[in-house]
Amino acid sequence: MAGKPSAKQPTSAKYDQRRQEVLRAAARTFNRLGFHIATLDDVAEELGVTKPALYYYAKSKDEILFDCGRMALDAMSGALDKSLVSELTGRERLVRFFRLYTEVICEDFGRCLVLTEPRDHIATSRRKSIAGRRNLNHAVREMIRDGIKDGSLRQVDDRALSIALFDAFNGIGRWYNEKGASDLQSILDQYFSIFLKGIEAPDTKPGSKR
Amino acid sequence: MAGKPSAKQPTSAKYDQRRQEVLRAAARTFNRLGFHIATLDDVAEELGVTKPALYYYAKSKDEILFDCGRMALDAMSGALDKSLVSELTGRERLVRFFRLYTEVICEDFGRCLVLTEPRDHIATSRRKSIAGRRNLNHAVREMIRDGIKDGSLRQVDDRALSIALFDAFNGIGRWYNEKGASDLQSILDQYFSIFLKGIEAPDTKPGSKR
DNA sequence: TTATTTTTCTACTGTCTGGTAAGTAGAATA
DNA sequence: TATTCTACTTACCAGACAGTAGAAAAATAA
Repeated sequence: MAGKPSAKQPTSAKYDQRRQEVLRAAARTFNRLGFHIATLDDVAEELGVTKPALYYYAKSKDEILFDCGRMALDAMSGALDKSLVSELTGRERLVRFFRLYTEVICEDFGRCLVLTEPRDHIATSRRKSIAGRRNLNHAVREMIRDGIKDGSLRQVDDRALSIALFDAFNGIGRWYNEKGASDLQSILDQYFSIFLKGIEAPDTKPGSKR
Repeated sequence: MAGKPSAKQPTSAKYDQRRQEVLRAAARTFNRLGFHIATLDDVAEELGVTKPALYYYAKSKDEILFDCGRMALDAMSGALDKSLVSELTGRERLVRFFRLYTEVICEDFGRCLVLTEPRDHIATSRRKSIAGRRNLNHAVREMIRDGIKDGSLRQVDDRALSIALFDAFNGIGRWYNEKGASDLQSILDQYFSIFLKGIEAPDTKPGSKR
């Protein structure tokens, strides 16, 4: 009977740690191959064990995906907490958040969340995943409205801006490769330059078609 | 022997038209359920036939996905052609392109391309898909460089900007729903306002923390 | 050392799904 | 009317893969 704990049982620290390794191996495999293409044999191989060993730490492929997503959402929540510093302007909070957020989505679990669609999750997992993302979205929209109020941001639609920001920065998680040429911080600098200052030439007079 | 044409045979106009219907039904089904989750039975049901009927018009699920992607890339190429008007500034060309591009990715085939990762395609299809996207990316980067030269855009990194734009506008294809509240044109206006003018308050003096 | 528990393995099953074989109703053609 | 082609259908197969049963190692405790 004492076969599979999976979030019950004494769950020793050692067991929990091993479970983390399982989840991380799964996230990496899902990210490399895609969730639906990756098999649990692939995941097991990544970890150097055989498939049934995984079932000692999780009770289904869906549960594994769910827990990877939960790890990511937790990290994102952490990023949000670190950004909600009342001394900062809305704009500064926004910038700080997306810096931390992008670091999250460039790691195994964050990338896993970004690379899976809500429809890849089973119903209950999907709801939590969507709820988590919506929380972040609302928090960001509030930062934006605060920024408009405190004068650090110009008048913009907070809904459109929030989505545009998330989509643009999520994109980084899809293509960014740590072994690539450019480092993450300079990419972020360029993105913030684009979003904050815009791309239109500043000396362009309204109506001048040149 | 004369069973399955599939890009050979006399291919009457009637056959071609029916094939388009098959592809469109497939694209809609893939978009609704996700490519890997959607079965060919789902596609057949969407069209009101049985699965083997699909094999009269295509020889594999992968081929169907590939042709959906090809339809999308053709439409995107068309959008590019319509944007390369030499009388316009680089900035105007860029805006025009992404207006047309977004319309493409909000339709069945375009959305299908955006919602599938390169890894979902088989090798040969993947190469063409990647090549097609790279062409667009290079064309957009050239527009950006032209815009900088002609003074309609400020100095920005064309590589970063191109990716940020594609990621942000691709995102629209993921969440935009024709039956939703906001219409596409006003969303586009907000996006261009964000990207062109930026979101930083204009009167902010350098260093002023308020 | 022996007993017990934890962790992983070998061998297997059930189901799902892409794809095929073979046949058929109806339209077109001779 | 007889024949052939078009556009499907029903019935099926083979392979892949999530998940399971139970044995076997490892590790830990007694």
